[in-house]
Amino acid sequence: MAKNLLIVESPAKAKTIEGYLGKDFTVKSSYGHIRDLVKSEDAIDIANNFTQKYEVPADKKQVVSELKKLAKEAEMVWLASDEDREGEAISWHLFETLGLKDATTKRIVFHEITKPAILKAIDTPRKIDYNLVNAQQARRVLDRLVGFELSPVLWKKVKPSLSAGRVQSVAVRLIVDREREINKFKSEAAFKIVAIFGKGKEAFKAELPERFSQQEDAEKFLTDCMGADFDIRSLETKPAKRSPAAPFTTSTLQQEASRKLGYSVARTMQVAQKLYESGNITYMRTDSVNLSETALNAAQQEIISAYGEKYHHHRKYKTKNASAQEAHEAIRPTYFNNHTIDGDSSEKRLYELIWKRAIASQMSEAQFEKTTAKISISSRKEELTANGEVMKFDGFLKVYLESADDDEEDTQQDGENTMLPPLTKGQRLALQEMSATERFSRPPARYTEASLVKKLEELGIGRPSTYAPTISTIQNRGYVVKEEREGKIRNFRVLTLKADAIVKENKTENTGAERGKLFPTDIGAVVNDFLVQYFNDIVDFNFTASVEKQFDEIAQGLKEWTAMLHDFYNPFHKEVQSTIETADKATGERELGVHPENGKKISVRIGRYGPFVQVGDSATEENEEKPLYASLRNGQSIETISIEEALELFKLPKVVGEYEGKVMKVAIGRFGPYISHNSAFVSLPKEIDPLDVTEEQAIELINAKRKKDAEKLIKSFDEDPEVKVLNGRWGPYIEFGKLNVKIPKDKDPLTLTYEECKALADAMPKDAKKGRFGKAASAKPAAKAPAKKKAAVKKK
DNA sequence: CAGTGAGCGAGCTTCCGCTTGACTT
Repeated sequence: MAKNLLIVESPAKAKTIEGYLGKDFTVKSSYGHIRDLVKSEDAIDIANNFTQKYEVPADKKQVVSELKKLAKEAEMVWLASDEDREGEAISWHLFETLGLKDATTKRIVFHEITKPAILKAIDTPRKIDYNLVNAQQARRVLDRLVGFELSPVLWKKVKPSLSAGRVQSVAVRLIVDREREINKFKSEAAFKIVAIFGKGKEAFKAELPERFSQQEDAEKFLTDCMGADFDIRSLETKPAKRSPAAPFTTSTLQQEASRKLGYSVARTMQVAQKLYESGNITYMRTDSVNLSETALNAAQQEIISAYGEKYHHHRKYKTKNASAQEAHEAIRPTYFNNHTIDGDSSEKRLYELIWKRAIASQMSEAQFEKTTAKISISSRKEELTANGEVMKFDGFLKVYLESADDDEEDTQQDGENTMLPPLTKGQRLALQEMSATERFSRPPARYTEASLVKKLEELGIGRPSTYAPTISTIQNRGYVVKEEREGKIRNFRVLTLKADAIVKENKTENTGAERGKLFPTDIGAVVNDFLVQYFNDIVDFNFTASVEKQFDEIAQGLKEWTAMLHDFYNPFHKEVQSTIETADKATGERELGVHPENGKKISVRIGRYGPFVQVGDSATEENEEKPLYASLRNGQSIETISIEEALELFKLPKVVGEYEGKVMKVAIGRFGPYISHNSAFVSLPKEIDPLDVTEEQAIELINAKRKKDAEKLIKSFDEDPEVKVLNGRWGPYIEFGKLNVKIPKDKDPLTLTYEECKALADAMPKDAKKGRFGKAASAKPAAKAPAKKKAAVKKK
């Protein structure tokens, strides 16, 4: 029996540490927090100084009972959870829950998993820091109060099951605000002048720093340049250098993996988790850019042996992030001499990225020589500028170049990383060609998952462990969608001066196409506006920063945590109550105008089934005539839809023809356009416009769907045509009307009888939700509930 | 899923931060 029990948060960490400490230590993991506030209303006793009621969640019971047993047998228990607010609280919860004794418990901390760091920590134990624990409690309680008081307001005033919180609501706000900036943005056109001098390999580009907003001015410029003399008026060469970026934190890893590998933040974290568990990288949820001494030495050795002494440069990075808690190292390879690892291709690619970034961070800077030539024009007072860059020493660029968000590519592309031919001052240049191209100013870029994480981190909102879940939450709630959207064709003008003649052309480009960007939904916008109107303090971008400051004061013992909560809660709760009493239901209603033919009012708003258009006033006692309704389509928004687009929607559903004696209709459902025929449904491929589906096309699609379904079919039964055995993505299953039942591994799908299928279906838990109106829906409970489940999973 | 947009109205939803597996139609 080991004399010492040491508890850390992560099992992978436990394994490593156990190796360092030998027989006297048993090292176990708590798997993060072991207790949480109960889910019920009485979790926090506000009247009694915010006393909390904690419980061990079901999935942690086993961990806790094992730790309890080991703690009893050990002579000394070492609480080694992370050194930050949450880690301190974990230690405290362990102390309380395991029933530990002061005399036989020690609290230790380390920031890196290396043998010397652990041994040093064991030599310098301390007690649990209750100030830090209190700061965590304040954080936890505040988040619960905000989330569990605000969400129900939304259920009443907007829609059931919605949510609001300190972190997610700001994330949604960022996206809604950005979308409105983009909608508001007025693009301005201006002509950009580019000249090409010289021929063949000696050719180079020069630009006019100014742009012309009028075509006449641009044309005049080109005309003036016809036959003019171009001389190099000045030539300046300056050394320049570039330094490597710091090694990865969670947030920068997510950004780079998104830009370079196209991973979603969730994917990045899944792959990183695997790399961590297989011992290839250090911990992946960190806000620190720090590397341990051991790591710095290993990196140095690797760089010198692989690239030579002059490529190494010892660097220490400091976090720029005020809210960083730095309980871990930066993300780095465990062994720098492993340039690659075993694993699937996504693991290999992410590892390579991490390895390069960490190695590069300890390498010399890259050196350049930047040349700027100013070119005078005999007929004009403006000057053209040509930029060239020559790399003198590659340094860290030998292994790694950080990429940038695609914000400002337009202006940067030309002149970057280009070489100029040998030039001398006063040299006369031969103009090849000069063009004036109409360019448009660009609206701010929409957020990607990763750039949203970056922004949240800058605002100090959220933590490395919550970035990915937050992004998922706002999508699961339907506040935000990650989508591909088609761009629009735009015309632009190009004037080209060549061989003393000016050619005018009209060209087209595709603009505004987006892939994998975050768009607010109407419900997201309505919820956001509601929160901004009634709870501006909470969704303020500085709210987290200001409460964080107070948590820090609590952690330093300068402030009493319950006093802080009282100060926050009293006015907040009053606001909640008055909002419940006075606020109207939020529907985002907007009047578009009147119908051009019948003069009826056209308005849009969100309803139970999402955003829709209404034509005509709602029916009342005087007004018997019912209004017409139509749902908005994907990508349309009540904020931006026009009358024309709204009226288009009433052209569907539409009968497109007949097949086998039954009509075929095209309509738009929750998952997009579809054809219905004889109670069967076929989704319409994206490239077909639902408004002009032909009878032939429809028949073809119905037959294609039938063929595909037939391929999936393993067997059917005479007893009930509704029951089928099918081959699904995860193996065979039984379709029982609308209920899907997995076939257990011990049953052969080919020999299943009808009775066996029925028995399997009956064995399905019937706990699923009842219909909305009890009685009416209870006629077919099995059909409704799983159908809903299916939809929820698909959305993921 | 699927042409609705109300309303009888039980009992449910929900937060943020620590951690991994279990599970997926």
